[in-house]
Amino acid sequence: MTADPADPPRLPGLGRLGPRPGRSTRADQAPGRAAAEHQPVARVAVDSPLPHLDRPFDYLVPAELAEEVVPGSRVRVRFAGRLIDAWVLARQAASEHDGRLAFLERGVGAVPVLTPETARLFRQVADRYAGTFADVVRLAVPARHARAEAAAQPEPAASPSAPDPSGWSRYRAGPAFLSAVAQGKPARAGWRALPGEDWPARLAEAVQASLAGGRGAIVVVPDSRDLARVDRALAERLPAGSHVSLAAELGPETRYRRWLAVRRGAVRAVVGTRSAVFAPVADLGLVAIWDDGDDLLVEPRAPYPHTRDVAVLRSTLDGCALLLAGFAETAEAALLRQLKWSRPVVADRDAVRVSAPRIVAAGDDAELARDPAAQTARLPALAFRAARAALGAGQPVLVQVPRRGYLPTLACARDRHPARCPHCAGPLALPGAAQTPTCRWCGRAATEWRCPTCGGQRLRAVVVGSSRTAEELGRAFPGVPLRTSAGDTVLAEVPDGPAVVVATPGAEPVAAAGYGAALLLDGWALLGRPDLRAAEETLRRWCNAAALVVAGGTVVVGADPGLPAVQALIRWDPGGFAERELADRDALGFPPAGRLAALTGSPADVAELLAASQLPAGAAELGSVPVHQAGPPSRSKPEQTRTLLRVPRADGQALAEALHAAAAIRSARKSGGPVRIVLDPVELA
DNA sequence: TCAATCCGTATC
DNA sequence: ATACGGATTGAC
Repeated sequence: MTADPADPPRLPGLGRLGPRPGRSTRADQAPGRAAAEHQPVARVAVDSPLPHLDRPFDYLVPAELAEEVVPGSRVRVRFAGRLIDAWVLARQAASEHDGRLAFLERGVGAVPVLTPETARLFRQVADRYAGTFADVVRLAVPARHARAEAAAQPEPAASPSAPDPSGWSRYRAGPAFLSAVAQGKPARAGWRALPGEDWPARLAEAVQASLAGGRGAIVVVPDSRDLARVDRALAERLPAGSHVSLAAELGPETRYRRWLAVRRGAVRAVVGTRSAVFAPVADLGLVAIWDDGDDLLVEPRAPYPHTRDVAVLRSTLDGCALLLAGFAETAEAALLRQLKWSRPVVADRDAVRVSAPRIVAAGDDAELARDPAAQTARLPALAFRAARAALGAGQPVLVQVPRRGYLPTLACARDRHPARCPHCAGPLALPGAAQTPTCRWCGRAATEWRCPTCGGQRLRAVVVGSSRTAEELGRAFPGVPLRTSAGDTVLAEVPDGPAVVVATPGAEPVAAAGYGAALLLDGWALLGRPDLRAAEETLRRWCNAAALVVAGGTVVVGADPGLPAVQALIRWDPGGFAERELADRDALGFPPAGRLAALTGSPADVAELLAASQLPAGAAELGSVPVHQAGPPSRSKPEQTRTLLRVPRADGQALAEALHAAAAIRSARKSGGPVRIVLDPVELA
């Protein structure tokens, strides 16, 4: 039982193998056990959520597993006395570890689930989000299903022909991007789709280009309705069996079977929801994200990575093309564009003018329609007229209403601008019973608040709730079919013909021939949400709804036409708005211009984590606030606080490293309770 | 001086 | 969790 003498340079772990007096371990109990002749050491990552165990461990590969245990395979190892899962990162001739090595217990399944590319990606995602490798693997690799693994393997599909680039010719740099992808070049683009664009078709063409160039492709969309549309567009263009759709709701067996087909290289094109960005596509040539501002692209499980960030990392690591697409643009996409890291694929003003609906603002209560029916429905006169005209022309009308249940916060009583903290720009709210307005981010009391826009000093509570809207509209337009798409009854499509379609943002059905008009109600409430991204998010929702309206149709937005988001919608200039948004965030040092970390836990635990952290010099602690927990107040729930840390962009990696290291110290000491660490949280309410 | 026991910490 | 090493205790 010795190492191959040809193996350089030494094998310290083997030196002390064999029976030792007075000890009895598993390895000793199998004295006949021999290590693999070549590369007898397997470097593994163990499947443990503990941050201090988030590093490689070395094991000996038993001779009988020499072929089965390869880089990327799942194995079972005895770790601290227990059998746990692990992933093989590498096979090596020797180990750096100067203690005794244990043998791997067994292999799990025949398929190496990690590729060199995805293993590297998972490590980088973990590092960026102060999380562990194991947590990322659990997000990225579906649970193993033995039956799916045993099933017959599909034949690799034929390569498709090159796409017709004419759909992209309306966009400057569009055809150039497509041909770069077809040549396998790592082009990176931000695509702002024109209103009315058949974007699933365009994305399918981009996939087709990558496949025609001999490389694979991934398209990530926010939800299953979008998934179905892209799936259909791909099916129309690609040879049968050359793409799969991946989504969590498929069920474990189907999901794993499709994922395996991708892993084996039998399928090279993937469309899916957020975790599809991790799909092990061989020789990946393109990652495309549709509507990267949608918060469904934020993973809700630790370490909470954003699909866009993962895609950006993948583009860099795998040298593949990247397409960030949407009707609107995020500040993050604008930053990549401003850094010249990505190039804009946009239409010129003439094309926008031709395809955009007419957009008008009706932000004033005084403009409410005189028709009493319209008044109960809170419809401005403009909106009422636009809807009447569309219905009269036999077209459906889309009515977008905010979801119920936004937290009541504070706004200027005069001009309704959200009240923000003079110190950190966080939202002001009344904690509990009416007291002094207090910042929900930094906790400072705003005693001398004054509206920066109009100088007003009085505040009012902003409360939103619009489930009555459909009912009220029904009365405003008697005899017209009324459909609602919200919550758990989301419609994918509505037929042509007059109808009033009430939908919450993100649930707007597509109309076969387009809507004749759209009414975007309660816009001031959307804009008044207590969130850093409220304006950007509002514009995104408006653009997504307005894009469903026919060219020449009318969109009425119920908000103050003086607001920048409203102006951007009227001019259909989401790019300009995103740049402005980015400049604002730059001034505040918030993401994406700076980086934030939110630490949530008991006050003692958060304090302990902070004490153990060697934060970068530029780090600022913005303060701590109590976290309002969902559900009825209960004495059994421990008190929770959230502390925000802010660093300049360049210190982002150092911040994540410091927090991960501090979490490792705490978990090794087994001290205290959990602290949730979220980097660049999207919701900052 | 040695064995039994306790405690902190690493886990290959 | 468990297993190990080092420190501590207590009996000879």
